[in-house]
Formats: sequence, C-alpha cells, structure tokens
Amino acid sequence: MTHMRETDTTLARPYHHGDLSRGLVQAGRRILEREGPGALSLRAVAREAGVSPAAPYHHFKDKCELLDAVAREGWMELGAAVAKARLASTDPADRLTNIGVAYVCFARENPALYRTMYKSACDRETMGDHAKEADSGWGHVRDALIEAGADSDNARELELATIAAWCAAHGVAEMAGFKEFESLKTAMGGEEGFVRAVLGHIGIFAHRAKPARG
Amino acid sequence: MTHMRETDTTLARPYHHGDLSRGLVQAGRRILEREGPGALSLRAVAREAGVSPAAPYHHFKDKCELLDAVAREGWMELGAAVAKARLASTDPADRLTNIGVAYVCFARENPALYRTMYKSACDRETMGDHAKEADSGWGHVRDALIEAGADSDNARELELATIAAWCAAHGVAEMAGFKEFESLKTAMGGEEGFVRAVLGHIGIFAHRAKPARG
DNA sequence: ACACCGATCTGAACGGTGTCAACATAATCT
DNA sequence: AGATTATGTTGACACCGTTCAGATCGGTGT
Repeated sequence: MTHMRETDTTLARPYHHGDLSRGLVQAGRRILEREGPGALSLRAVAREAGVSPAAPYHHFKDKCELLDAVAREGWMELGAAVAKARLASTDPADRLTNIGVAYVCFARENPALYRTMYKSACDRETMGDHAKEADSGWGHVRDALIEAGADSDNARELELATIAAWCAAHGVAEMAGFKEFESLKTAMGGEEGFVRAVLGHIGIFAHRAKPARG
Repeated sequence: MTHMRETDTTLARPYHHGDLSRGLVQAGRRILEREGPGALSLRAVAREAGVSPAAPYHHFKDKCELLDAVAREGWMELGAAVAKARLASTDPADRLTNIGVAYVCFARENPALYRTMYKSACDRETMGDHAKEADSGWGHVRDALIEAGADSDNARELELATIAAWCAAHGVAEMAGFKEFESLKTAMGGEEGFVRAVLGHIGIFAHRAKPARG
C-alpha cells in the first residue's frame, strides 16, 4: 500500500498535475529566460514542471509541438506589443515606424523566446498560423502601410510591401544583437536609438506618405 | 598483431587520413546537402568521413568549431557570388540591387548551408571574422552604397546604411522559403522575380542615386 | 456504493548525441 | 635506432528524444 495518504499536507505534487499543458509551456519559458534556447530540452522542461520525462507526451505529440506552443505564446505577446505601439501615434508614417521598432525591441528584449519563435516557424517553412494571424502583427503592418499611403487596390504590391517590411524587421531583430554594433549602439544612446536609425535607412519604414506621387 | 599489412590493396583507409580537417568539412557539406541541417551531428560527420567519433577532436575543439569551419566556407562562396554579381553591372544602382539579389539567391540555393552559416554567427552573437571580412560581402555592400551616392564622409550613416542593407537581405533570405509565398512566387515567374520585387520594396536596394538631394 | 474506464503519470528501456580519458599507431626529429 | 609528437581508435559517461508496459486517479454509469 504505502497509501500516500499524506496528499493533503504533501499536496505539493498530486499525481495529476491539473493543467500540465499550461504548466509545461510556462516551465519552458522559465528555462528559456534562465538558461537560453540551448537548454530547452524536453526533459529539462518536464523536470522544471516536476513531472517525468514521458509525461509531456500525453499533451504534445512531439518536442516540436511543445516548442510550438511556447512560440505561439510569444507571437501573441509580440502581436500585442505591435498593436500597442501602432496605436501610440496617429500619424501614419510614425505608426509604421513604431511597428518596426516595437517588433525589433520585443525580439531584443526576449532574445531566447524570439529565437524559439522563429525556429519553430523556420523548421516548418511557414510563418505559421499564429504569426500570420491578424492580431500577431502581420495585419497591423498591412493596415499601417495602407494608412501610410500604399495603394490598397493593388493587392499584389500591397502584399509585397508587407512581406518586405516583415522581412526587414526580422532581419534587424536577429542581427541587432551582434557584438560588432555594440560601440555604435552606445554611441547612439542605447539600443532603441540604434534600431530606429537602422530601420530609418530601410526605406519602407521611413516613407513619409506617398513618395511625392509622380 | 593482425598486421593490417594489406594496406596497399585495402588502402581505402590508411590509419592516417592525410587531411582530415578538410575531409570533415567536406563531409559536413555533403551531409548538409543530402539530409539537411538536422542531420549534421559530429558523429555523422565523422562517420561520413570514415573515422571514429573522437577523431575530429584532434582538429576541432568542439562541434561548434567544426560547424564554424563549414560556415566559413559558405561565407567565402557567398562573398564570391556577391562580388561577381556586383561586377556584372556598371550602373551603381543596379550593382546594389544585384548584390541583394545575389545574397538572397545564394541563401535560397543553399538553404541548409545558409542556416548553418547563420546559426554559427548567431550563437556567438557576432557575424564573425569571416562574414565581415571585405571579401565576404560586407565590403561590397558598403562600396556599392558609396557608388550609389551615399555620403562617404559620414562614417556613421554609412555604417548604418550598410547594416540596414545587410539586415534586410538576411531577413528576406530567411523568409523567402516560407510556403505562404509560394503562389505569389509562381505568379511572378519564379523565385528570383519575387526576391527582386521584395527587395525593391525595401527601399535601400532600390535607391536610384541620391534621393533628389534636399 | 461500487465497479469500471479513460485520462494521466511513472519507470525502465532503446538508440542517438557530444565529449573525454586511455591506449594504439604513424610520422618526424635527433 | 630511439624518443617525441601528431593522429587515430576504443570504451565510457551523461544527456537527449521517444516508446511502452504498468501504476494511479477523476469521473461516469448503474
């Protein structure tokens, strides 16, 4: 027997976790922040959540699927940050710039999470259902481009412009952490200034309304 | 004993490989092309090169260092491709565009290699000695920007512009493979057309000389 | 109340990985 | 020749993702 009757006092770990799916995702994020993406193993996540290495398989079919869940959370938060930044101004051109800065800054403030987010997308060669969902940033970029004077009748050009902005922001997000830019960043009064300047050189984020039309 | 005296006929594998460093890097690239980045383990590389799993440690202190060597090769070839594309035109604006297209196309034609190249850079938070070396692309971008009318006296702005172009190209290189763009690509007559169009929307690659100065 | 069932978790195992120490062999220097 | 150094191999360790048989529990039907 050894009844394990002490469940009331020792209730630290009831045999059933209650909401392990959620617990695992949170554990994953904790590991990500504490030890970086390299330490994010399935077993480490299970350990952190206080369950056996096999437990996650009742909630996710794969390690990949678990990481996707972590990534999804990240995309949601990035989307929220972008949305907030966009609405922080009423000037169309500023809105576009703010979106770019918010995107990059989120990635820079959560580098391990962003890496995981992007890896999850890259492995499946798709930006994913989450990343392209309207509330995850994509829709905001497109709308902001329209507000800033993009031709909303030409669907293809509009999509190309959206892609371009997204790609550029992603590129800056991934490279802004490189050591080569450290001195430049401090010389420009912090990372945000640096990011803003780089994005400013990227044209699509610097458009001031329509380029003189003609 | 069992002298292994048959070395002459069975010379397939003399005890010493001759140039294992090089052999390992080549084996790595073969695996990369055949099975993708996920299969690129130290042991697999050693297996492919026909040596024991511990042999590489006499030439590289780490798995990471081996991958760095593979990445270095990739950066060299990318640099050559960029240089060639740049010199394919005499018009400054075309040169800049060609550089961007060449960069992205190289990454798209060698996706596994490019991933490895970039991971090696990203893990160390530096674009590395190789990637920033003049003959690996960076210098070409900077020079092309000057040719295209950038103010070569303002070192900071010039560097920012170079960073911007590099980031944007990298972003496109990584995202151009996403499935979401497949239909758009075919509708535009292939991937290169798509890439060219996206880069065109990014601005810095579409500068036609100085922007009207003033 | 009780038996049962399905969902959840554990334990032990398999093959794969990066890395290292101990040993074997080959090339080189004196 | 003998000694030294460079380059391999073998075997071990800890960790990883994954699977499977069995333990445990929450709920449902009677």
